Amino acid sequence: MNRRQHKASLTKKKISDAAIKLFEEKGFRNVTVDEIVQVTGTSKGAFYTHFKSKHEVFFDKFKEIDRYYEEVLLDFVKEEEFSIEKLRIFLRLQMKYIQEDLGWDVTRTIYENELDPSRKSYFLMEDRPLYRILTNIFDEGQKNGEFRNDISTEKMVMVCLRVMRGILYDWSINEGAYSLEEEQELLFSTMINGLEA
Amino acid sequence: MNRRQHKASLTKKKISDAAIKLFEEKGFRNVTVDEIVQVTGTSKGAFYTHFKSKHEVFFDKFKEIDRYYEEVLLDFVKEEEFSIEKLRIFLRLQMKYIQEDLGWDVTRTIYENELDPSRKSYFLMEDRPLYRILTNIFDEGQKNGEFRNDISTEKMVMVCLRVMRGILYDWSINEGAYSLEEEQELLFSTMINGLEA
DNA sequence: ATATTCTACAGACTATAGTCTCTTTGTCAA
DNA sequence: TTGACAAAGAGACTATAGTCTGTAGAATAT
Repeated sequence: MNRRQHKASLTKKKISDAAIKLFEEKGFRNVTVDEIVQVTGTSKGAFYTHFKSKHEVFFDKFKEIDRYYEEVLLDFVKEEEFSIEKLRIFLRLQMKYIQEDLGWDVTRTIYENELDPSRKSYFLMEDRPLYRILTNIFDEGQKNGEFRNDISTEKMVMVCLRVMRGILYDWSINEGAYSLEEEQELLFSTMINGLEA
Repeated sequence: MNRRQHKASLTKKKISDAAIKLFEEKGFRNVTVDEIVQVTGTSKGAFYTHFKSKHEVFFDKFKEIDRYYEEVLLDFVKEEEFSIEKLRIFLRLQMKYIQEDLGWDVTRTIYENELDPSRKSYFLMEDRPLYRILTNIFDEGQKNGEFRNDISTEKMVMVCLRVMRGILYDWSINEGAYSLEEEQELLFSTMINGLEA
């Protein structure tokens, strides 16, 4: 990385840090790009060379989510004997993390971004770690007879993803008004119930 | 209704009709309010006296959805002996209707609107016919022992709504790329499985 | 060392949803 | 009938995300 690239990456980080801080303080919608640009002493040009949109500032946050799933949550899950328990715990911790560390405004913003066809989708990237994690769990659980055998792993992953999206979307439109950690239990246990062998 | 109100309602209808037609032709995001105003020969002032936002033009469409659920779908369901079958058929027909009559762009637009905290939410209106319909089905099914008795009807309705939102959100971000009518089957049957007594 | 090219950035500009103010005209009370 | 009021509408204006164009100076080639 030469001097120029280095300086550029500093600018990107400066913008990103300031933006995320402002979003946390005032909420995503109440922060303007002009404001971000102003407090960082940069410019529209700088902002949009580093980010495709105001939403995209979250992209790093998003990669962070997946890293957290892989590095932290998988550890908690590893020791469990049964795949069903792995799944249950993974989902609970995931919801807890989203509630406590991301918060509903970030979640809402990410969910909103996905609905805009002109913007890059993170949910539809096929190689998301989340998908691998779920695939592994279902695969293993199906092999040792815990999950139904009449449905492919892919389909079970799809079911699981849609249920997750359902509760996270619902939580977002409710502006985080209920405890995700508590409410997830019934929903996911119903789903797991329906997927058990 | 006096002459003035009559004329006003004509204007509203003119705007609404033209807008929906344009949305169908070009997609919601590719139609501007200026364009709607121009083709109807009205003005911004007229538009915004009748609609709180561009999204709100769908409000009527939304009421139409619920009317359809109540008037058409309930008829198909009435004859069924088992509540579980009623639920299954209702959900299938609902998805079929959304796929064929509304389309993913309208669905996406409605789902997007809900994510904006500054706008009126339709999903959170407690007296939506949809909620009554689901409550009735679960209530009846619980009484005759088809559904689990350890969960309240309200909670089962919540589970069902979240699953519905999950698949519709997912279908929206996929830009309607798969058949809702086909894909709903596995998801809802899994859920019903988990709710059966 | 000099010329050339490229890239990060500045900031003016555009597109568009939504607001504000002013005007017109129907309604209603006296 | 007339005067006050209100509501529907016209259209200028604002706020803000995103685009476009030009430039300085760093990298690179000769």
